[in-house]
Amino acid sequence: MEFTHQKEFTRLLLAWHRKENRREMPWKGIRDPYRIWLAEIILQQTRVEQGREYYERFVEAYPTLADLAAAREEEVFRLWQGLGYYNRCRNLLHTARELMKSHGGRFPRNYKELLSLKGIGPYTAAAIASFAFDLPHAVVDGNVLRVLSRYFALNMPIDTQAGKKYYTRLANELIPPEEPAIFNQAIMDLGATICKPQAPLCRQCPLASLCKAFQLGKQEQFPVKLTRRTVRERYFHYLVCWFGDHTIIQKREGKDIWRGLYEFPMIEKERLAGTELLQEDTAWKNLMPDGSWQLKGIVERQQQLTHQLISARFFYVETDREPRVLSPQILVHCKQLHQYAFPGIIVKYLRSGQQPLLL
DNA sequence: AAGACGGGGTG
DNA sequence: CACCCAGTCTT
Repeated sequence: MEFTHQKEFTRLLLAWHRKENRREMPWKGIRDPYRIWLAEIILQQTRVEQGREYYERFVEAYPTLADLAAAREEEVFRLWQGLGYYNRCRNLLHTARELMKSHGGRFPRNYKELLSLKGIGPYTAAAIASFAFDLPHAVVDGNVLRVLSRYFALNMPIDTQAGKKYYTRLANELIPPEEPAIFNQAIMDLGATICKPQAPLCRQCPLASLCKAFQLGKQEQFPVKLTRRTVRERYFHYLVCWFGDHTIIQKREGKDIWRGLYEFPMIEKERLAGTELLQEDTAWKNLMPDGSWQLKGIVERQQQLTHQLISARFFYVETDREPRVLSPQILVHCKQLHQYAFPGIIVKYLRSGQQPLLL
């Protein structure tokens, strides 16, 4: 690959990093592979500011890999609650245990083996390899794709297999083998603070004079993308059943959203439904087989996910008779609710005070 | 190659 | 509201 001002890219980037980059983060500059890995998993598709607190809490709760590996899954999920992409959490714990069991409690010191671990893809493997072990692997995240596509005004779409390969190869040509960690850190910081997705600060950019997109006045035209996405609408009906100060919850299983989190017994319909319709549902009948239940209120909420719009109705019902709880449902005291991780829409419902028992 | 997977910030 | 974030896994 040959592009104009290729050498200058790295030189200007590193000069900026040393003189002007003031971005501070708790994990910046550390060499402990465990903490680097932890930070990188937390930061996958997550803004630094959003992930920062979670990182602090995880390091506090689990200072070492062994501590994390020994933790209970419920507890780890509770700590992860609210961060999203919960498979990251499942894989985090899985890999921690895998490393303790089969790798002597240490991270492998090469890219390929890192890549084979669950939850570690090309980005994270390169991040650990470079930051912890000074290996010359370029990270390629959203920042890097944006910075490179703009600086060289590249029309190769970033959201294809070919594009990914193309930008990875380019980044690996630009990275100086003697200081890969510095380069990786610098290019991501530049992308996050100056070469931002919208309204980039080209006036402050140390690379602007050589940036092809800037010269063309087309900064916002890059990076090029191919795919568009559609939003699916879904309608959830939660049965919030109270027996005194106990209620029924269950863990979400299967391949759907929020796997591993807890929720109230739920009925999904094609559209928002009322009690007349829901009473016909098996889930409702199993839970409330007789007339001992009293409907106290209905609350409606929405949650916008990236690819789905969830509309939810919470049916708040009470009973005097001890309910029949069949596995996997469990009966929990209201004061135990905080031990479980719930989707945001349920957390907000519980905190809203529109039903009497709070988290 | 295309979808699925969260929650929150930004313009 | 659309877009995007220190991406990865499944189908």
